[in-house]
Amino acid sequence: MSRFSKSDCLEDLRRRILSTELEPGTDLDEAGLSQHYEMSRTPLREVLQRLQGEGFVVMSENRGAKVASMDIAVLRTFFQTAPMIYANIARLACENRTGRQIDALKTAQLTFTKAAKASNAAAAALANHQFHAIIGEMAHNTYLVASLARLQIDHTRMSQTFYRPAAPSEAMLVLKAIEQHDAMIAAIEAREGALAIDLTLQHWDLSRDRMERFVRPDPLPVDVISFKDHTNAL
Amino acid sequence: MSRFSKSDCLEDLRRRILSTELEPGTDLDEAGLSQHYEMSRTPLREVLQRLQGEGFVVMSENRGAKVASMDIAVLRTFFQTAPMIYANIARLACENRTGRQIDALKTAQLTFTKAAKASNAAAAALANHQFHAIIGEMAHNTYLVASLARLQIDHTRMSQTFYRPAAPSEAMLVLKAIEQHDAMIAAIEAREGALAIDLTLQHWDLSRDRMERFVRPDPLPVDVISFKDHTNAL
DNA sequence: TGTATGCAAATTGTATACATTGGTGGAGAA
DNA sequence: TTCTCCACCAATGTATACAATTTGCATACA
Repeated sequence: MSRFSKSDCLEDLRRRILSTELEPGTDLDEAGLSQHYEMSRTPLREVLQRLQGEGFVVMSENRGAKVASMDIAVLRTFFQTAPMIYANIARLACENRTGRQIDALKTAQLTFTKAAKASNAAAAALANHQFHAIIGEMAHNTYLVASLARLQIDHTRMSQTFYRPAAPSEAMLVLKAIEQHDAMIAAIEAREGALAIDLTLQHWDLSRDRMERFVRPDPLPVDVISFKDHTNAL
Repeated sequence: MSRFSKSDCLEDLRRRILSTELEPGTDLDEAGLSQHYEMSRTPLREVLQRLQGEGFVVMSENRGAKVASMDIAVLRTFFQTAPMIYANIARLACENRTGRQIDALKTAQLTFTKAAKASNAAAAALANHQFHAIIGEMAHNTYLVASLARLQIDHTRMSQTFYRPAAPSEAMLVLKAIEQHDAMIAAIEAREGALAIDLTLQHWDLSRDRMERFVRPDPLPVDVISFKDHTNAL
């Protein structure tokens, strides 16, 4: 009957939220979604409950579900917390990674590289998400992964612009990110914890600079808004 | 119609899991629970989905929900991760706490003290849970709180035995924990981050010693099992 | 005795109908 | 004109019936 299974629906909604196809704060109408995924409201509601648990959506009684917002207060804590979590995850990944996981990481990196070089922003951001999620799995620490997963939601949403190079200098940054990923794979495979942390923090700095500019973009050119003859125009 | 609201049900299940009234690994039967809480299976299933998101239960397709287990692998990461998270939460709590939250913390401490001194193990463990959850709120960091919440689930379940003093020396440890709580309140109120971290780590050490003995109890007396005349009794 | 197979019971998953809540717009009074 | 109140509508919350899947047991066969 229904073309989508429940897990398909779950994955698809995750994807749409991460790619900001569903923007932060968007109202999620149960009836509409259940029609879109060709399933009844009952299983769809369960999917939403689950997404709430994962931090993708927030729900309030009698008022439905909304895509988790990204207000300024949250972003502050994001920049504050991310390096610590990412670094610790990297260290643990070195200790606990399995050979199979290394293979999965290399596959994810391949997917990421292709999407990034093709300037397919949404695909690149999702592949990057997947790459770091695998490192999270390697860490094998449910407690930290709970933090990581939430950080990644916001990280991936903010980095959407990263992979739409507006200038050649920005395209270079993407290439640098690819190189850093390769170095991280090597460090994790060799179980070199200190190196992995170092690379992770470098990778974070690259990403942070880009995101901070997204959050706090360059101000508009001053001379455009300073019409001396229109002081009352506000 | 139903005596329990959905949020009552959610809270009660949380409580029963934290107090190990529902032991780790217990199968949660939907029909039984919906009858117990006098609501239909639909809202009950949503409650379970939510508890899964919070890490209280695990669900698998067509096989229902189970109370999250506490196997040896998880415990290892628990002891590995907890101090870092608790310490960082304490530091952030100093920075971000509000006056209202300090009041709430003092109230929680009062409840905890009463329960602990009355040797009401389940109530004491839950009150302690509440105390540290409030410090988590103070930290005002969704990412770390996600970790904290999961740590607390296992912490509270393991500390059930802590508040059942088997010997006078153990009763003293409970009194020490109460004192540490008071000191932590003062440090957070005074926004003394370094002190708060220090106290938190001391508090952790106290708790850890007790829990490690729970996880790895003293071996049984040797002479009870060494019947020299019954070597084939196994 | 051990293993395979098929049926039956129990349990989970889904659809739909109905109840309840929150918002909105229009009518009436100040 | 503006404020208040009420009725209606749209959307969420719940109950129940039914479908699908799993599990346990019994039976047959090697």
